Amino acid sequence: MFDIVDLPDAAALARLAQRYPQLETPALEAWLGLMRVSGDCQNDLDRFLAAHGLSQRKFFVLILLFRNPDGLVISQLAKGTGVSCATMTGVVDGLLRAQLVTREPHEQDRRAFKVCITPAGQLLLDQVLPQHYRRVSRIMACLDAGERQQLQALLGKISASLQDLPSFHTEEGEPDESCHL
Amino acid sequence: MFDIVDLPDAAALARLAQRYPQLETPALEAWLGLMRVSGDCQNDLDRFLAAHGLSQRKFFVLILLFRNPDGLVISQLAKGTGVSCATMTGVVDGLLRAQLVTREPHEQDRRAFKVCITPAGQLLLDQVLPQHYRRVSRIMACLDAGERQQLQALLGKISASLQDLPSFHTEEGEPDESCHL
DNA sequence: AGTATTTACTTAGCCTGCTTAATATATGGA
DNA sequence: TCCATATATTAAGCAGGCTAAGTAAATACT
Repeated sequence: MFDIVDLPDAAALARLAQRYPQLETPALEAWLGLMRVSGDCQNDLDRFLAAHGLSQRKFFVLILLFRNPDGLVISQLAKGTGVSCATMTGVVDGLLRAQLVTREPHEQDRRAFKVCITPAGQLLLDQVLPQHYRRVSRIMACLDAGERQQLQALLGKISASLQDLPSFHTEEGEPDESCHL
Repeated sequence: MFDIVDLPDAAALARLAQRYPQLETPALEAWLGLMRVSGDCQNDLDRFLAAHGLSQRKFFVLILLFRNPDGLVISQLAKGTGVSCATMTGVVDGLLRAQLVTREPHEQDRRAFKVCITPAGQLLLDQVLPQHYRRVSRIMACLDAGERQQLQALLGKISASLQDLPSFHTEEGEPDESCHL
């Protein structure tokens, strides 16, 4: 979570820029703004989901299962939410305990398990999603249609820019062995 | 971290909107776009910092200490990065182990400890921040000055909108005892 | 058919990072 | 002086992530 509360003011930025000439103030300000706002959105979402006993991960899994009523195997859920299979096993365990999903042997592939949402899970979504969507609508109500399109266009550019950057592990060598904290 | 990889396509959105009439497609798309891009930025940052043995939290603490060369007490660091004192004690412990900060009794207030950045910590910042700022600049290079201003304006509106919303715990009652996962 | 490789998943052990509650100590005001 | 408040630490516990190793099944290759 990006929740640095105490963002640098103009004076602090100037001091940093003096020591670090690589700092381009407008670029950093835009980046900080993006991180700050999205961090606030995340915190809002986390609090909301926690009130229903859900984490973001569990929530996303339920939605993926809603979108795929025939069920998904663990590896698909792992890929779909960006974690390892080992982690997804744990997430599914939690959802099983809460009886929000079922896990059954796969008919074709006996290595795999098919995970499906239960009626109880569906009921929870029916409770959570309307509130969630209302909340999202309220948050975004501050922008008119044109501004939303603007935002989407800007975000699209940033997203493309991110993908063009060398992903970090592909970049230069050792992660500084001397500093092994 | 918001890293749902498998965002709904138009068809899936339509299906969701049919079941949940509260879903306003453009609002949700804007929200998803924001979360997606910021999540990617966060992942990028995390990978970068991990290569230097830092977490976001530790990184922010070091920056706060850089901005306050006279040192800060634990509670100030906790407030500045949005965690409890107990958590900050742990974070500072980690930084102490890596010899990036010092912790000394406060002269005036003998309950408190003053945390300062060490030369080694400063050295690490001198190594990390230029790369970080270069990276931020590269990410944001896709936007010209006008677009950055646009983005700032849009983010500002969203931020204000978020603060106007009832914060979640102040909203209605029990967190659904029946579902205690 | 028989063997090797890949894939799917689970398990175990570990770590970070957070929370709450209890405690020790210090401060500042009545 | 006495009490309420503030600061920080500690302990216990939990969520959730990882890797590495192991099992089992499917697939590919002799």
